[in-house]
Amino acid sequence: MSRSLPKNAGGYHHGNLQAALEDAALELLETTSAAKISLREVARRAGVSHNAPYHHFGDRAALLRALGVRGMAALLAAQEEAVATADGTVAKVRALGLAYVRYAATHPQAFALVFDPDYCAAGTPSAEMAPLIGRNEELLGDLVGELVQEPGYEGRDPVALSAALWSTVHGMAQLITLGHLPPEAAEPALDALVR
Amino acid sequence: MSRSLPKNAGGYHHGNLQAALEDAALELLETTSAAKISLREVARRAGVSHNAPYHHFGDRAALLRALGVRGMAALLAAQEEAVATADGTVAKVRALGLAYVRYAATHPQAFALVFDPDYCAAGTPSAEMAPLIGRNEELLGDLVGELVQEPGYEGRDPVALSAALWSTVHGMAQLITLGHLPPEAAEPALDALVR
DNA sequence: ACAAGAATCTGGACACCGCCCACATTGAAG
DNA sequence: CTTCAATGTGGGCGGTGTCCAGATTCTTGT
Repeated sequence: MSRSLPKNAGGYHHGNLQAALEDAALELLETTSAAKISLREVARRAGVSHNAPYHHFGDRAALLRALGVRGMAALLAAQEEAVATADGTVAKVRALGLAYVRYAATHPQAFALVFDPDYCAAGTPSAEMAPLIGRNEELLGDLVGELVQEPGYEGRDPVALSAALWSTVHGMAQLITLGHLPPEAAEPALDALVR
Repeated sequence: MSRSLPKNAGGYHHGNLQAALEDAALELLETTSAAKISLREVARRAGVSHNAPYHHFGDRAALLRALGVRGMAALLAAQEEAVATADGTVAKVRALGLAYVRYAATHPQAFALVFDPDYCAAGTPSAEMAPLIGRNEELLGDLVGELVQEPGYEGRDPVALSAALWSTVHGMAQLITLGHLPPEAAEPALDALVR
């Protein structure tokens, strides 16, 4: 058996353990909070010994951080898709916000992980996380840049407005996933501010 | 040695272990996230065996939940004090928001615990937590009720407005404690919406 | 005053965890 | 084909949450 591609399974060498571990962990993350995910359980799911993960991730936090990057990428993609689909600046802002909230509601554990300071600190983002955060701020920033030229929004400080919008949307996502606000509250509450 | 009050220390019986454990844990919570606080370490700090806590808290989560209640009470008190101090409805709303954000910035771990679904789920609040949440919603609800009668806010849906305000303030608190927004962003961003 | 029972605290134990070690197996590079 | 780095294995250590049995103390009924 010889293979040039780093694939597969069955032999002593797994071939693609890194991805397999992330997949297994991501599956656990659908039903379990990041804090309760154990490296050993992930290894078991991937069918390897409890020690194999250490050859791909320095420690438990590194694996969770990798999941955080995946989550952030998905969150960003959801926003970009929503913005691309909508027509008009105001509608785009609305769509971006709803996509953000929808992602959080659909993948609450992943969303929580992305913003969990124990793993994904904003102050010291990982090399893969940083550009995603940058693109997200850029996405919102550009949109708000357009918005402040629309009638009704002229002369508003775009920086303050960006911060306010992000805060509102993020808070809404958080409060809804926590159960403090009903999911139906998202749309009217957003409209109450964006108008 | 006989004592009628449930006080003190030295003997086999601690006298007030429940509170002592909460105090010790709260002290740890100033520098450590809830997820990393161990029951055994808390017991050590309180000077009792690793098993003593189980006579006062059913399990680790119960202790953390008690801390969450303390945190929520403090957060509520901060808001009430701020509202009582401010003059005028709009100013009160502003003060409430800033107090919320300030509390989060000052006690980030406690704030995170209050909104950590692993310990303080909004869906099934503890008997002590529920009334605090109720009072907080009432505080904001009453204020918004006044607000929608002020010139410039007439005819706005108070429910949607409450949800939007809470979301904004909560999101801002979260993003600032995470380091995604600079602390100075709070005031202008809030004003950008409340005006 | 005293005996009985409830409340509280202790040490021991078990399973699980993260992480470190030495060693086995494999694929690729010389 | 040999050598070597990458990847996998099992064993072990200290720490943790939780259950158990037993010791100590407080309280309460008589």
